[in-house]
Amino acid sequence: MTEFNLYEATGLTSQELAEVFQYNPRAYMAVRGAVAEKHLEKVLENLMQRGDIDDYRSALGDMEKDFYLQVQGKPITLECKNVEVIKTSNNKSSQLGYVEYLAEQGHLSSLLIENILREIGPLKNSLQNLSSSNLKNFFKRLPQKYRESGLVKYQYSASKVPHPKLGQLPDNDFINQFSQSPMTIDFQRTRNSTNEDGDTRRNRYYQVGEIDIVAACLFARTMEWKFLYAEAKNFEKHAQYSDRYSNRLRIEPGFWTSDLVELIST
DNA sequence: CAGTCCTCAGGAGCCCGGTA
DNA sequence: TACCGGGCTCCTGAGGACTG
Repeated sequence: MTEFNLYEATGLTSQELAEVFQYNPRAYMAVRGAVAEKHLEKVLENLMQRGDIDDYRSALGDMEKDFYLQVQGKPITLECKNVEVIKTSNNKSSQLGYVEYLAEQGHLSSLLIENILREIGPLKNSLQNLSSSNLKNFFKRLPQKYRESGLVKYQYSASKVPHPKLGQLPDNDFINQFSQSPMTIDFQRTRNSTNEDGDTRRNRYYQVGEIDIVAACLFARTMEWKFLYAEAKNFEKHAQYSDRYSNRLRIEPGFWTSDLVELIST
């Protein structure tokens, strides 16, 4: 392995790089996908050392799955996905809960809150009394690092989970902790390819059979780089395209497990 | 009718490689 | 060689459907 020096690569100190990620959520987001894959690779390396898998390799190029495993002569494809950030803007109580958390943690001063309240119209006595459209306006005026996905939202999410450490509870009980706001995965490619004759929309969805196992990285909801695994054959199919999986993937008690070995050895 | 839930389409920022 | 389509990552926002 060649030495890769962060300072050489970026000309920034680790503190300065931290600032880049803090104030540029999109840059952090792009990195996080690769970081999750690295953590998954460490899991696989460990399993190989223990002899639970014979071999693995990561993707070599576009359109490849993230990892290819060999288990007792059987090839298995493994796709790594980050779970989505908690929804903080889908209803009033979730918005309020998040804003209150920001205030409690000292991210938003009461002065800042008052100023935003003043900006969005006639002064209301409190956040709680805002209509949902005014609350939406309030959100739009928050600094980007709070409004968008990032460490603060992940911390908020983890703070709402009584037992955020995977393994402390049976997997189904662990998953049930999120029943108020289930963990989800955006299970689709990012863009359509346009060179398809006819329906180009379909290309965005994963084809049934192209992935054996999905590893869901929980970091965005628990602050841990840990994974839940499931066999893709259990996933819902797309309503319109029977040869594709639905892009809405929800982690619910049932076929998700923290034990990858159990999945691949069956 | 306000509030909620959910899906769809596409964006930001990164990169590579085929083609004009 | 420059351009641009499209690959990757995850996320947002609009808007339709539903609910109380």
